Parts: sequence; structure tokens; C-alpha cells
Amino acid sequence: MGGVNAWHEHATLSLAQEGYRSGAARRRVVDALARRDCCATAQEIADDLRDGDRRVGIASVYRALELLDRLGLVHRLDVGDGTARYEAALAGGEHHHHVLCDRCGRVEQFTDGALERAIAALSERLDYAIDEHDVTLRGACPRCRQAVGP
Amino acid sequence: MGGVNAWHEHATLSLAQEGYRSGAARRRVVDALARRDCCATAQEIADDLRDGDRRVGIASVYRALELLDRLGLVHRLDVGDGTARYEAALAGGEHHHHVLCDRCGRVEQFTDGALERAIAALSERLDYAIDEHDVTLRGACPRCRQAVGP
DNA sequence: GTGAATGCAAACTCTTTGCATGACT
DNA sequence: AGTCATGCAAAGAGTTTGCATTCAC
Repeated sequence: MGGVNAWHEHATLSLAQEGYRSGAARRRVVDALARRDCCATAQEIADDLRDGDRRVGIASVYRALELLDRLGLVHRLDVGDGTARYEAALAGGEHHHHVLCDRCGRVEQFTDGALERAIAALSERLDYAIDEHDVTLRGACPRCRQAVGP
Repeated sequence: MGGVNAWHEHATLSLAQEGYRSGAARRRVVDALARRDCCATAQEIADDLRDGDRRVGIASVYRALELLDRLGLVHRLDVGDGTARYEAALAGGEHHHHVLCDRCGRVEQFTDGALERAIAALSERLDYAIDEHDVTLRGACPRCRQAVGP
């Protein structure tokens, strides 16, 4: 728990240690990511940061996200709708995967130990030096399932 | 084996049965997909089909792929580079997943029974009615691994 | 004061759509 | 012959880049 707040601190510290200056845009993008518990698109983050007349340019959001991704502080993921999503990368390899409702487009997260173990074992037998993995499940979410049936 | 040739026949038949006319563009896209053993982008397929002066418009490639995807004859996948890839969807749920080299961009396939079992078990316990899943691994491929080290 | 960070707008890439022409049944 | 499929070109959507201004150090 409290991983998200810890992430905020970790991200801020990492940026400073890498010699990046603390501008308003990037700071607010980090804030927005820390508040979220799951992934968000660049546009969602930009919208989230609109506060009256104050707004962060979408280009700055993309630039901040690209930097954070390069430093390993966020994960970029693509659920197949042509729009990238980003989320805080918790330290210690702690991570989750995603379920996408193929009817309403909702994205949720899940974790599964057996899945992680299967992927770890699998990674051993491939010739690749695996350092990342994504799993995306697709199906009707409880709400849509009820509305139309399986 | 010979699943790919079987797929060609299956796809052609399905399209006819659904009442779609057999135009040159779509027929050639099906040919190209049947020849491939792994995923390809729309552009790669279009390039593959350039034969001297004969060429298939990129719009027709996209239209064919979209139709095939809608009929469940191809799978669309996104490895995170912002470009969709497509591959023949073999009948009987037989499928594979992908490893992406994060240095040279090469994409290869793999299959893993334990992984499939873990996903099946996991699907049972989620509230979603899961009907699809993708797994993408990322890491240095053997060639890049040798060139720079792990 | 210097150089990085930001915002705007233009450029770019991938994908989709409109429409006239050509092809299949 | 009638209608669907195709190709071209233009439109869209998401993302990146150029450049002048502002801000952090």
C-alpha cells in the first residue's frame, strides 16, 4: 500500500538526480499519474490537469511521458485501440496486467501469481533476454455481460 | 501442419459464404497472409503485393484486414510501436504469442502450454467473460544480445 | 544570465472515409 | 445490369517536432 505516494516521491527524486529541471508541466503530469490507480491516455492526463485557465499543453504531456518511460518510471501500454496508455511503474518489479472490455472499452487491472510464474519459466527457455512482458485479456465486463449476455 | 494452407481455404470459403465478392485486392491480401508465418503490418503486406506495375492500394489492404478481423479470420495485434499487425487466425483456437526485440524491433512467435493454462485458470476467477488474450514479451533477441551483451 | 522546459502550431505517421471507376456475379 | 470492390486522394486521429517565450537554477 501507499505505493503510489512512494512512486511520486521516487519519480520526483529520480528526475532531479538525473539533472532534469522541475517545470510545472512535468511536475503536474507526475502528480496526475500518482493519483491514478490504473493507466491513462495522454489526452486523459491533459484533461485531468485542466484547472480553469491553467492547462498543460498536450505536447508537454507527451514529452513528460516519454521521458518518464525512458527512465523506467512509467509503463506504456497499448490495448489495441490505437491510443497509448501510461501508468506509474512501481518499484521492485511489482506490477499488474489489464483486462479490456471489448464492448464498452473499460480497462481494469489484475494480478496473478501463477501467470507470473508461467511467464518467468517461459522466459528462461527462450533465446531472448526477456526483461518485460504485457498480458491483455479481452471480454465482456460484468456490466456489459449483464446487459447483453455472454 | 499445413495449417496455413488450410487457413487460406477456410478464409476464402468463409468470405464467399458470407456473400462477399471475390475481388483481386482482398484475394491477394489473403494470399499474402497465408504465405506469412507470423504477423505483418498493413504496409508490409502492401509492399509484399507489389509486383512490378501491379499494386494493391493501401486502403484496400486496410479494408480487407478490417473485414477479415471482423469475421475472426485474422488477429490484430499491437506490440507497442503504434502500428497494427495482423496474422492469420488458425481455426480451433490454436494460437501463439509474440516476443519483440526491444533493440532491433524483430517480432517472433512462441507457444507455451503452462502459460495458456495459467490464463485459462485466471479467466475463470475474473468477473469478465474472457474470450481473447494477448501476451507480449520484450527483450534482446539472440543477435542483439550477442552484439551488445545482456 | 544561461540553458532547459513549456506551449503553440505545424508536420508526420498510421488509418479511415468519400467518391468515381472498374470488376464480379 | 446492378452492385460490390477497388484505388486514389482527402480527411482524421494520435503523436512528434520546430521555434519563440518563460522559467528554473
